[in-house]
Amino acid sequence: MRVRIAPSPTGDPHVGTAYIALFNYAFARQQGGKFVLRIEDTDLSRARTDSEQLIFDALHWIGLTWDEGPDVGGPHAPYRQSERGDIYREHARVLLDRREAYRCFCTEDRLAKLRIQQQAEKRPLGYDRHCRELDPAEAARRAAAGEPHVVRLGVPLSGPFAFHDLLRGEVTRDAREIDDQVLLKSDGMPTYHLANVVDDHLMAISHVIRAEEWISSTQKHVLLYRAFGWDPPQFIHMPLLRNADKDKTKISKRKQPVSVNYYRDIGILPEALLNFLGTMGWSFGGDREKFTLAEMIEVFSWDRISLGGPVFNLEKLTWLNEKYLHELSVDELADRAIAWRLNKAYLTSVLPLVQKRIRKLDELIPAIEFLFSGDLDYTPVLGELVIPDVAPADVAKGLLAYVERFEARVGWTKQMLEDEAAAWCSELGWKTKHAYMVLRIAVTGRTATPPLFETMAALGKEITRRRLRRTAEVIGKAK
RNA sequence: GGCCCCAUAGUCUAGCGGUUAGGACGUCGGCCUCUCACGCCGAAAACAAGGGUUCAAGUCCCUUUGGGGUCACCA
Repeated sequence: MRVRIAPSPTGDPHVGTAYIALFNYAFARQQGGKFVLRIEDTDLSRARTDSEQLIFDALHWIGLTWDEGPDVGGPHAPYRQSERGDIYREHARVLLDRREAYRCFCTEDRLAKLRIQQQAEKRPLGYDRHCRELDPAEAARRAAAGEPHVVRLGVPLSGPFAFHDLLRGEVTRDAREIDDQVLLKSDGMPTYHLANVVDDHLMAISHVIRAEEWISSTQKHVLLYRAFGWDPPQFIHMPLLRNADKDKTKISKRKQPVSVNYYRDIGILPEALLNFLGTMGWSFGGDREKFTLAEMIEVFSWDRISLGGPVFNLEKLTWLNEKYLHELSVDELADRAIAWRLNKAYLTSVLPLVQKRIRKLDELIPAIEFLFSGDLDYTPVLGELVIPDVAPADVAKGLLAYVERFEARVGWTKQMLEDEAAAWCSELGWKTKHAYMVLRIAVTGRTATPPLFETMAALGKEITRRRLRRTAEVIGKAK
């Protein structure tokens, strides 16, 4: 029995990744199987090198370990899809030879126009199989001549296709709703669908435990297994974590913090986060809500899953965290606090910001208090959160625009933050004097602070993002 | 919009044909107490609607409604 978690290294380590990893891990450990970590970095334009390490660290932080993976190796290495390009190309070739797949020379432009036309005519969206009947020999010739193309799966034209989900039973889609999925992109890299199926088979994955959002592509995957002549694994689609506000859409950073590091930075204990994720869609049994990973593994079973999408509720996480915190010995609590931020390394990084601003040591803690606080209270400074001649709603929007800016950048440095802020200001036509004050208040809750960008750097991306978003909300509501 | 998944309090959930529908977070009261917090006690709060099946339905079936996901050379 083998399972895997297959995150894509495109940003911050996501709680959804931790969530799915937990269930894969618990199941594997209980069954005495193997838990594999595979990095799905086939999108060269989006994959980020720093993100992979962040994922390793986040998973380790909450207490999960894997038996095979890019960092620890294993019998099915490499575990990084970007290093397996030849494997996918070989497999695409097999499908081409079997006429299960075909080369497609349609341009992005034609595809875009097709989509617009389909939308206008209210027809179902999807590839129109324009290249499907091209003569394979001719297509091979064009490809050999260097003409850009992709490889598509030749989906059978008729018949219902079903797969069996352990939690949901048969899930069926009709052939006409499934278009000819791209398997190999024009850059020679596979799409998720190809890489995923090939790797799961080659890595002998027996149970694919992933989020519900994959249900509608699973029939395509089953078709792929069939085209290769392979047996598909058991599929288990977990419910999606949801945002806490009204809409209950799948959890997203636009709505609430999704980075594991955010929860770490606000002082959530890893065992509490893990425990909390274990109560999302799964119940321990009895009235137990607080349990360890080991206990969860012991009693784990799929029939205790409930399929309604659970809302990730920070209040309840905090309550659970409180339980863990209170049970610590004072000695352990001290260690946890030190591991968090009360350590020399962190102090050394922030002390230069305030050294010249204090006269006695008793002024130190008050001067840097906002570096150790959670959400700030903006009520006393509400009147300062303004930019002359700019509507509050636009100030709020502007704040979010700044977030988008640093979101798009790799790394987290004073220089980057300052560069982006400057560009942001000139784009909006705001005076830095006013705009930076709003940023300052958002990030610190006060008007007199250490230098803004150093402060943001010290605060960290997760908390900075959170505070800017909250300020935007506060401004939006205030008017 | 097409297709798919889902549906017990505001939120997380128990329930797997017969229960006064249980627990937890949050909320509100009270007790404890030098304050606050913890802790303890208590309260309000749910089976989306309508049809079936059955002696009996939150539990099974259908329809409706509602929510979500997905429709990329992203995963």
